[in-house]
Amino acid sequence: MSASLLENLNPEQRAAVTLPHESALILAGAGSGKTRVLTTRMVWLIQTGQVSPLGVLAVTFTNKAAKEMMTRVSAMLPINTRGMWVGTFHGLANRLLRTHYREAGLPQSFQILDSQDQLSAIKRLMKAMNVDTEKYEPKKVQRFINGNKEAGLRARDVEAFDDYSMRMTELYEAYDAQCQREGVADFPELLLRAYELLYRNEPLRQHYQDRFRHILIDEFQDTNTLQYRWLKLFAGPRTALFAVGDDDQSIYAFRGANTANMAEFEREFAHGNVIKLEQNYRSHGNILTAANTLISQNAHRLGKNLWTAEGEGEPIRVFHAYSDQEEASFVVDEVRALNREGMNLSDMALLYRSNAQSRVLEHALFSASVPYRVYGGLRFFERQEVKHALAYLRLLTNPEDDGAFLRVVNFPTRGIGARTLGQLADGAARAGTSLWQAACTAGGKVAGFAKLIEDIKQVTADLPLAEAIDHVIEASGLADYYRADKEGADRLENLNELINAAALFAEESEAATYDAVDASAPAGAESFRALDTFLAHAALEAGEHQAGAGHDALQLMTVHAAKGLEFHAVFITGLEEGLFPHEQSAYDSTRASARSGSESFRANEESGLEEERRLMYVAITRARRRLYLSHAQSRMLHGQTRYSLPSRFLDELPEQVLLNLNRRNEPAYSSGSPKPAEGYKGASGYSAPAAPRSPQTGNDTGYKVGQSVVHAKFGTGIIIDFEGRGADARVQVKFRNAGSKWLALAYAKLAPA
DNA sequence: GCGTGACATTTTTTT
DNA sequence: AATGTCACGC
Repeated sequence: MSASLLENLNPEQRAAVTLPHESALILAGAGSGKTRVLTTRMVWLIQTGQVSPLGVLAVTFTNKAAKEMMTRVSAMLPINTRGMWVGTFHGLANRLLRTHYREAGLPQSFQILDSQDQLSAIKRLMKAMNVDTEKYEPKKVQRFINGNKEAGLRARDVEAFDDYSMRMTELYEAYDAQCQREGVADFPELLLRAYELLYRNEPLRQHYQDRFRHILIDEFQDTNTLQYRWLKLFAGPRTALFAVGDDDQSIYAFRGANTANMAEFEREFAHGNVIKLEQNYRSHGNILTAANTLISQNAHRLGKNLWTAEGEGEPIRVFHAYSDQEEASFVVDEVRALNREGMNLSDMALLYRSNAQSRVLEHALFSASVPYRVYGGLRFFERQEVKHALAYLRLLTNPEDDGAFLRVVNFPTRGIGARTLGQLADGAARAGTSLWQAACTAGGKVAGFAKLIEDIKQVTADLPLAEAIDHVIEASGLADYYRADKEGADRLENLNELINAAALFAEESEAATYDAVDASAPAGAESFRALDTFLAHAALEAGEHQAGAGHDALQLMTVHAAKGLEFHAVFITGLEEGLFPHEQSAYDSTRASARSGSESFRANEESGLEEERRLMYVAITRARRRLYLSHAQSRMLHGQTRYSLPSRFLDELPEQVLLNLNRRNEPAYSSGSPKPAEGYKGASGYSAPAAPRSPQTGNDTGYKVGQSVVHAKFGTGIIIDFEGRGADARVQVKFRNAGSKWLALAYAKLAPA
């Protein structure tokens, strides 16, 4: 049995899969079969009888990855995999907290706040506390709270050293108290609570530590401090941790991922038990060479070099555009050409650094009638109409939830305005009760609302989930509201979709109910209630972007969203200084512990740039056969034209693998000649317009906006503004390494680049 | 209580 | 360009 399981693995993969019962770190490069190794090891462990399915804990970051893992394992293992603990950190934490809600100090039907909910809860709190939101921005408060929770720190553990951080800490404390009162938990709270639960409760900890003999972690480089501690707590003396990750693909430091965890893990657990998976099965040679060369310029790496048995393949095509529009039309031409030659649109991806860049591309694609699909953006369960419906449901199951109350008390409008609510809030605060309780004793329109909710509660008590939700949507007036709105058709449809989702969910969990009541859990576990489970599901799995799947369409997404995916052809667009690497990435990367010493500032800047470089590395390694890199000299951003220099990352690639599409008649290679491209040819006839179109008009100096220049002292830069004439003429130049400067042409030593 | 217009704001994102 | 927030007036 297990022989065939291991048959198609290379020696390193096989070694990783069949490691003995010890902790190990698997450094798995892009396209090296990471998920395969992880799932095969799970199957191998179970199949060889080393562990029962219940003794395995497998953790991922996304629901998608968790599902993928389950699918693969089920395909290889004929047994029931239901009782296995495979899921996201948050999903598993939620499962733990629902099972042991009493020990965790939570109400049975505690609700989960998503980031939006959390932010409004913070705003509400700050309003009640009369905090100046100019000085303490709610978003920063949110980052402060989450940053600390992710570092495992409660408010009392935070070291506040000045007025500002002391105030922030007070807010943190008050916010947690508010959440506790209302029976809600934000995302990091799930992790921290679960952590504290096991930390403080020894019998429980013993139970889980005994149970989980093998813990497998995917994308280990993305773990934050709390998640790492969480894993350490779950791992008993007899538990083996199997961590798979790639430090070069760590692109989430900006939201708390701690890159040092990998090195730490190696020291604490793996003890030199490290296996590197360096053979790449995805990309052709030139693409890998580019990726390797680029990433080698990062200073702090664990070290790893990908190689492939495939040939070099095609050169990497570089296109220089004068404007974002020209870049877009270049992409459209190439995409259509490849498509004509037989490549599916869904095998091609358009990548960009930030979502705002998709606009121009979408416009060009739309005009050319190229079907496309944009990933990212608003998720299903985050749409306002869906959130309204969910808030009604939350209020039904957990009346203490003031956030839910406020969301729906006057939506659709019932004539309950700010004034009334202010009085209600005062009353509630005085009596020390929730808004709902205060509403129950109120008169007037508020009483009407209370009656409405009570009625809904009565009717839905014995209804199946989907019917209950249907009733809520009708009785609350949401349906009528959107029916009356001439632009409400989509929203109505989404509400219908919510009912469908609930029906589907009920169906699926019916099958799983038997397993959900965890037979091996210690006493105290209770079966979950359908509505609560559905609401948790809605919060934890915000839902894949609806519709559009199934058709052959070009894939548009940010580089972040592309992680873990692969395509035949990849276009990386907007390779400009300031955009990619993003200008804001160098600063502000540490939030909770912001110090101002110049040394750590420098370090931040450096690590910011390194993360951008890793991002570029991820982008490049998405491509199997063909890779396009493009940049535009001018770009509309936030309604203004910006001029930028080509990204430094372009300079960091080895010239011999690049093919410059703008100068196709000149030798594109400094040495050697490219192998003739195999397979797809693309829009080989493409050539750039003859002359740059500059929006700026005549001056007598020979310089114009958008032009690249070289300064004796400041280096290369691009002219972004111009004023004066003749001897008074001055230009503003944005230098790559020296910021922006106004220079008088009469004096400055400028030369065209 | 509710609609309107001025005003700012704008990386990346999962849970 | 587009979207959300907020103060203001009806």
